[in-house]
Amino acid sequence: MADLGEASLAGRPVAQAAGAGSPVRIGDVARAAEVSTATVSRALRGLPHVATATRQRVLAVAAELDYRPNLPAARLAAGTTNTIAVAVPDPAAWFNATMVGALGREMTAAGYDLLLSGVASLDERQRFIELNGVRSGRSDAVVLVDVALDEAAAEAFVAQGGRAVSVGFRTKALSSVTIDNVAVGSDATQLLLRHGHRRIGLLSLDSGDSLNFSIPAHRAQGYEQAHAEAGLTPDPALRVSTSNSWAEARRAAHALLQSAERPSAMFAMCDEQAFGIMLAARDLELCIGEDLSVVGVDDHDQSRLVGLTTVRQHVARQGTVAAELLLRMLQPSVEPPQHVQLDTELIIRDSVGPPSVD
Amino acid sequence: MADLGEASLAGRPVAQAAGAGSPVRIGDVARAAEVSTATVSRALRGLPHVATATRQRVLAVAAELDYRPNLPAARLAAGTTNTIAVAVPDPAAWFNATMVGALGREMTAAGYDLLLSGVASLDERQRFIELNGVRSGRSDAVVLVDVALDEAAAEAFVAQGGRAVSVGFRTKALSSVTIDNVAVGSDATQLLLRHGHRRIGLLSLDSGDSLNFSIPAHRAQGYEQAHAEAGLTPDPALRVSTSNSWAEARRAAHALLQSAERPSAMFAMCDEQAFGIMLAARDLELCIGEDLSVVGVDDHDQSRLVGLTTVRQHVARQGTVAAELLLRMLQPSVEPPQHVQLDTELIIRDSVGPPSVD
DNA sequence: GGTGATGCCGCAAACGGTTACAGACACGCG
DNA sequence: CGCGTGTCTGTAACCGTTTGCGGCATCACC
Repeated sequence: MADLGEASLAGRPVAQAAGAGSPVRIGDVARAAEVSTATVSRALRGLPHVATATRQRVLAVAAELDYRPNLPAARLAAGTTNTIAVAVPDPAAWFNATMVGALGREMTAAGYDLLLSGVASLDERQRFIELNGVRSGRSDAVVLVDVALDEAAAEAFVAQGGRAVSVGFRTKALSSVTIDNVAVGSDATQLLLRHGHRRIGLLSLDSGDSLNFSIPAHRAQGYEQAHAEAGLTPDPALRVSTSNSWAEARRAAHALLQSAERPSAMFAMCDEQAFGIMLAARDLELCIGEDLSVVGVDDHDQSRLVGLTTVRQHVARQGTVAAELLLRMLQPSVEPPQHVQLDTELIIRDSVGPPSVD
Repeated sequence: MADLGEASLAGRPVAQAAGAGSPVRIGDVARAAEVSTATVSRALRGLPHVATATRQRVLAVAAELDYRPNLPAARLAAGTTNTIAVAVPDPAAWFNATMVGALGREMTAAGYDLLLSGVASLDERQRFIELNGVRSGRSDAVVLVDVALDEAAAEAFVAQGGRAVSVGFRTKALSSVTIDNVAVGSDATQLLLRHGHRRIGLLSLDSGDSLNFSIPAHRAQGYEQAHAEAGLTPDPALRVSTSNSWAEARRAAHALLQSAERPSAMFAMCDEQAFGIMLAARDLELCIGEDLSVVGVDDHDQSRLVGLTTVRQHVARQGTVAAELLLRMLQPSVEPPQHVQLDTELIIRDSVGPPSVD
């Protein structure tokens, strides 16, 4: 065999650092190392049942030939993907971006790829689920951030062998990481009530095609609850809702703040909305913390800069926790779904003060 | 054959809407529709050479059986991936998040998946390139945002048949979308000089393991150049650099602003850094726009809120342009690399004024 | 020096699709 | 009526790995 080498050099191209068309396959490595493809496969992946000398040789040859296994093929054969699919309504929104960032860091470290999908409507959600169910062999698991599934859909998904963790909403069948959104709403509202506010506006979130209606609903519930505990009922006229862009929030707040009996304080579903309110207040020359108090949710990177009082949730933490849940879930042993609820924290800054006397 | 059905019913599970273990394969559809797998494949993908009646039947059966093709298998066979891999230093940074968001929207619409990798160090960059070269069959193309390659590496990459577009830096061999960073630095600095500032601090960016050193370097060059045109030489003591987190920028600015001859104005590499400077100024009870002028780069969502003067670059636009370049590049016809340079725009807000007299 | 255990290794069959190629059939035309 | 033409469909060979199973040395041990 070996001495045929020189003779055949003339005939074959012998690959070796060729240009564009040199797909080195496992067979080439096997031939060059004078072993079978099975052995190459085992050697390269560090599996047992390979003599150390052989392994060394294979490794050397593979490096020499600059061999890269073809992933789709490996995945097909092994029936695994080492990929997790992430669905998120708007990848550019602050919460989502930092959440996915943290998740990605963990999962990459664990050897997984992240397949990112923007999922802004129910149709897209449906397509995402279909595309990324286990059945497609496209991903090992799915993480849904703020893309809710109803109980039935979730159960159907896991019944087919799907693995998923949800962030932001909770379903029996899926592992989840959430916060207590009723408490969030109630904490924020109580703070404002304590300061003496009686007309508190609520800037709610209409999450596109209501992908996850529960978050704003729960926070609104906290808002109602805090009022109830104080023996008050909020004026429904003080309630509006927009997307989470500051531009829309600004428009909505602008309108609300010009109304006859304008609120003396506002509670927004997220800091980005709160920023919009602050802009609207500036337009109307209302001084934040005096003429108008504002509290948001998230503790966005920029909230500190603008002195926004907010209910902090640990966003990156939610990403790492989601990653932990995923990794646990990807192990062969089946465990019941885990539900983690992280706590939140009221961060007091300058945007809240007593109502100004008119 | 068919009449064996009843006899074998007892023995086999017969699948059909079973629970977890029902991977419907193309063969099942073929059998049920009484055609070959080849026809099913053609029918499902809308290829020609299928009679309309047959196609209808196949479609119906596939829907009935809830068939989902196995992607890795299809990809292996077809030799394509319909996936593009994105490398980005920090997926959570504002620029990157909105850029990737826009890119993702376009590519998803065109039927591609986005594989996202955080690539923070040179090692990781190397690994990313190796993993996502064409040779791995993992992605059809790669987009590098702020992850620079030198000419040699880029050429090697395309020589192997790799396709890539780069965002933020320009290399001969790769299609790119960039802005004129020298102009950015010069515009910002000129504005400050026009206002009469003579001690202008430069908050530069040390991009981790210098994944893309050229951006801060070019902006600094613009800064120097503007000084030179005004017959001035900037004091090297006024130059510091940090990562793009506002927290670090704040610390650095804090130190600089307490120094003996503090700058009367500062130019930061990005708005996030500028926010940090504004926080530091607030700590020291310096009034922005009076005691200290600040200009950033990006026009971050929150810049308007805090009145930050900045050099706007159209971030989402860069994403869509990158997508266009990608799609063009993915067509069979080979074209030379395209280089798109988008323009920037000075946005004047309140954070810049004349230097205060001490 | 047999014998059983042990450790390496290769053969070949998957994995689940795609697609070149060729066969079958219907149709139109001379 | 025969033959070419065109349309539809099936057969079977791939795509590049992984992996169950069996063979074959080698070694320890009696």
